[in-house]
Amino acid sequence: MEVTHEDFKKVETAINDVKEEGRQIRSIFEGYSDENFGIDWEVDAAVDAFSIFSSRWTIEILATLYIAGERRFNEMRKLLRGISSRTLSDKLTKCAESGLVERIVEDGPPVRVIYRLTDHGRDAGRLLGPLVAYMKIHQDRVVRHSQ
Amino acid sequence: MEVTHEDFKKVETAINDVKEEGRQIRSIFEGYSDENFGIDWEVDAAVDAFSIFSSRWTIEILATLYIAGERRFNEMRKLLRGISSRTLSDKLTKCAESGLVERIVEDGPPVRVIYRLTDHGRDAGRLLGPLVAYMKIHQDRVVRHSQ
DNA sequence: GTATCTAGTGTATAAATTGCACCATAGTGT
DNA sequence: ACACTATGGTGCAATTTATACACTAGATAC
Repeated sequence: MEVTHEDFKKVETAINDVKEEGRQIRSIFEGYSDENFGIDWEVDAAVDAFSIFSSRWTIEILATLYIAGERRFNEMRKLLRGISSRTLSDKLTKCAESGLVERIVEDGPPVRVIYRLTDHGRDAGRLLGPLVAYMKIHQDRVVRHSQ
Repeated sequence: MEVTHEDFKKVETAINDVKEEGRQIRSIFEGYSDENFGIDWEVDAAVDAFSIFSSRWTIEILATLYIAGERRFNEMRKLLRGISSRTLSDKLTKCAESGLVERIVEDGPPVRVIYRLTDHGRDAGRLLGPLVAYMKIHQDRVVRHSQ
């Protein structure tokens, strides 16, 4: 996808700002490193923080709902090409249990079910956004308009 | 882990700034939505961008090297409590292949191997940092110092 | 000779994921 | 009446991925 010089620059700047915030956060936490809360604790906490994202499809489901807004079951299945309905069903249940996603049933028939990010899920999506943008640029999927 | 009011506020502010950058990036990309680069393309691109992270342990390895700095094989195994040496070996190979991690062999004996983030890996780590911090606060693993 | 340190590999087992058929419910078409 | 559509899933066998744990190699120390 080609974007204007101006927009490319805006995105680049935003990504660089986020890198800087990341650096700052790291530097603050480093100051608390002691015998109780050392590297081991930090790594543990990070692994724990990611435990919900670190199995296949969860992070993709989050990104999909963040990008596409609320969607129904079969719409998601279509967007996430390659996921089986079984896995999608299981993962959505997990996402709902962990408070990232809300499941809204609309009476039918046919009964329709809408999945939507909770505030927590939307926050996570926004925090993930800069990384996605960075990877898109890194993989040349987003390029500066030639000329 | 308890942090001072001041540091807690700094981290909170950084996280909120990142959310705002995420919102801005989203809003820029939304402007390019058309028949060629619609929701489908965006979701595809996001799934693709995450493909390296979306199997177990890859994101944890990245976070570990980001937090702990360069480490040797058995040090990482100790930090990532629960990973098998087989899986760690396979995942490190994948991370190296995808350019996130650098494998540096120091002549022995015994031969020592150091794993270190590449610039690309460090960028990804920094971009991931705010999300990790947000999750740590959300899970009350990082709290404001009482009083 | 035996033990120790390093960074892994081999392999059987367990867990996660997929593919595909299938279910219930109600509406529409012929 | 009968088939076909659409909805959101389940059930289950097969495949892929991860784990546990024994084991390797090369060199030094005891």
